[in-house]
Amino acid sequence: MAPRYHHGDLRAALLDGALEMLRERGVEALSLRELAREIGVSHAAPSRHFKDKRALLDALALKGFQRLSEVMAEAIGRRGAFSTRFRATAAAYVDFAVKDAALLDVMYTNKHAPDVPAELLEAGMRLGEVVLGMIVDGQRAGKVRSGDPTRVSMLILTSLHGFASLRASGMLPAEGADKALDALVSDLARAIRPEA
Amino acid sequence: MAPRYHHGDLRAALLDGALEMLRERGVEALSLRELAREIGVSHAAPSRHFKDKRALLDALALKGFQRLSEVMAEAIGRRGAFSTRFRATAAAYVDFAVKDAALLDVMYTNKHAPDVPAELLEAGMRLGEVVLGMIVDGQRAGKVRSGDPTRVSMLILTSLHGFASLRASGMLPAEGADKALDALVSDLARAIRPEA
DNA sequence: ACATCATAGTTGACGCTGCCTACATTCGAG
DNA sequence: CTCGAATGTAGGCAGCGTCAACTATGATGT
Repeated sequence: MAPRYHHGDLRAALLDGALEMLRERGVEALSLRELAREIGVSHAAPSRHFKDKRALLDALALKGFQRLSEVMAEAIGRRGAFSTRFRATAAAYVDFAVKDAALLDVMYTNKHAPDVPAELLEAGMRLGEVVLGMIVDGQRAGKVRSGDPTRVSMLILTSLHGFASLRASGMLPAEGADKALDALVSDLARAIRPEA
Repeated sequence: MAPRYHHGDLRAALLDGALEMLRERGVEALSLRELAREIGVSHAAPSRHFKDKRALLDALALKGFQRLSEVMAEAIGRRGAFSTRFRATAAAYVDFAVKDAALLDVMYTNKHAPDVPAELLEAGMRLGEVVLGMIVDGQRAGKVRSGDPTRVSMLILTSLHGFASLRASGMLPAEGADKALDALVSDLARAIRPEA
């Protein structure tokens, strides 16, 4: 394919390339210029699509939240026992965190800036809502104790995010991680099940 | 004080200055050259004490883990009811995360590199041991159900870290955060208390 | 079919960064 | 008092993000 003046979809190419660099060498090594070089455009071309490096990272984070929400929603939306779907949802989060550790960082790191784009915050909230939905679902099925579902979901969300985050950071060793997650999930299930 | 050729304790000055910059403008804005400028030393001087920018961040992370471990150990080591000390320990973690959000990031972000210094990993482990100690303590007092304490502490640690991390990232709004933490702590206490 | 014009790309420059090498000063041990 | 190690300085290098000025492309309205 002869190099054309107009790339066609540079924006998408940038996002794809950036994600790959993120995966392979971490956020520190992500350079707009190198990215442009690899795609085969000039070093200033990216600025037409992302005014800033930060803007690119934000877009990446947004896509990350969307993908994570999707896989978790898919897991909880399957058919089967609540406990099975619960476990699958937790595994989906942890999977994401391990495979895209650097992206997870970007998703949660960009936040404490004063100028966080609203869509990013919303995307994060929507992730919370997926977990909340799971709890409401479990309550309807009688598998989760009744009461304020947002409060119950807080317990689940924090623990899930904490496990995923610790796992992503290398704090929790890979070996035995599966068993540890199983144990955690069953402890959580126990913690939120209805009173006998 | 006249500027001397030898600073006296440049290493400590660098760590202090870096922490301040981290607090005020985040890790992205931390520059070795600016740091040196502020301290009043040449731009290459820091390299005598930290071979790398990464080395400086690692040292900062190490100090962070130590301080965090200390404040949490202090909180759980107080006298009083287990539930009170438990709550105080959780609050200590969250407090640290909110006040030093950027540092928390550095502590947990530097980890997925292949060349993480062993001391850093150890420091992280020691933090886990503080929580573990709390659980063992609670078990002895009959406030925590018996069984593998590391498993119980996993539930606490993940949830605490998750809450702190979400709080630091701005994902959990500041308003109502105290009540949310109270609710979480009491849910956790309920989850790990002995069977009736 | 063609002028027009916003869109999407290029080139070149600026200041900043981390890092390296070579050199200078100071301190402390013998 | 001397001499080596520790600590600091000076200068240079390549890479970075960003900006301004310029250029090619392709869609649109007549």
